[in-house]
Amino acid sequence: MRPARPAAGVLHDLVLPWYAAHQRDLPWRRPDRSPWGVLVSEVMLQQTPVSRVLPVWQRWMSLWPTPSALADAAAGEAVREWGRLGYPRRALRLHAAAVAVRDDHGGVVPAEEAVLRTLPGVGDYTAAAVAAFAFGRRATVVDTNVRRVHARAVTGTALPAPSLSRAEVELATALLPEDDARAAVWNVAVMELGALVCTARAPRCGDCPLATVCAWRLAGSPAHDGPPRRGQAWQGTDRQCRGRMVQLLRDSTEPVPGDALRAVWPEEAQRDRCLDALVAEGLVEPLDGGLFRLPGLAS
DNA sequence: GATACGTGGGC
DNA sequence: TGCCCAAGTAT
Repeated sequence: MRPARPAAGVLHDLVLPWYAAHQRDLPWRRPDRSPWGVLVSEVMLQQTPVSRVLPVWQRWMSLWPTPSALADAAAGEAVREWGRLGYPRRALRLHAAAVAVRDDHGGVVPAEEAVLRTLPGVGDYTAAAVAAFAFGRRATVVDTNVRRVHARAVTGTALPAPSLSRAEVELATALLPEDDARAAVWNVAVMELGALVCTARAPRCGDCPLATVCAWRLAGSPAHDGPPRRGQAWQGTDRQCRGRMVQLLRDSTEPVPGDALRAVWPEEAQRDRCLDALVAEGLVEPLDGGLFRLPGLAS
């Protein structure tokens, strides 16, 4: 027979003390961090490991300690300082979000989830995370870590489905402590558990505070049965081509001739299509004389 | 809802 | 050695 799902209170009493003892000391969690710092961290952490975010976040905070400071800089500076974090459009959107905060919200990062959600690059997850972590609000934060912990501990499956379901959001909401401050800690605690212990590849169940109540463990840790997860192709893709072009511009102080930009990719049609797309998206700015640069930089 | 979107490290 | 994965968003 199937093991009973652990009650919310039981999960709270196991996970919250674990988090108090094992949480990482991350700069965007310190008492002196600002809501802006939290927002920047959340966008940087989208699909990106903590270890790679740390130095870039520190640099951004020193350059642009407030939304207005970033808004007053060129978008291309944001892309340049993004470095090799990946998905550089996030830098562009963070810059656009800073402009929106400066122009529409008095330079103050909004605390309401619904308002945060209107900022460029801020989706359901990031809006909830900023409301919870920067402002202590009782928000339902569902990221890939939370989904995996819930899938195992509560639902009893090895991995969550490819896409977020309504049932998962309802489960996460049902598990949220009533108290605002406690709810905010619960959110980050479950994420931390997923990041450090209940990992995707090789979960460290021996160190898990939920091992005795985990539905997946109690069912014998059955293997993932759903469709195999599709890896992302890389060699020869537009993404690889775009990555090379943006990297060249990022590493160049001066505007780059179109010939030099096109030289990073052998196939004409694909290369031209990628460059056009980068320009259309605002990641690359065309200048007179067949030159290109990151957007908005003085030259 | 499926797909595009970067990058590098770990197993 | 590759394959898988990392605090998602926008279209």
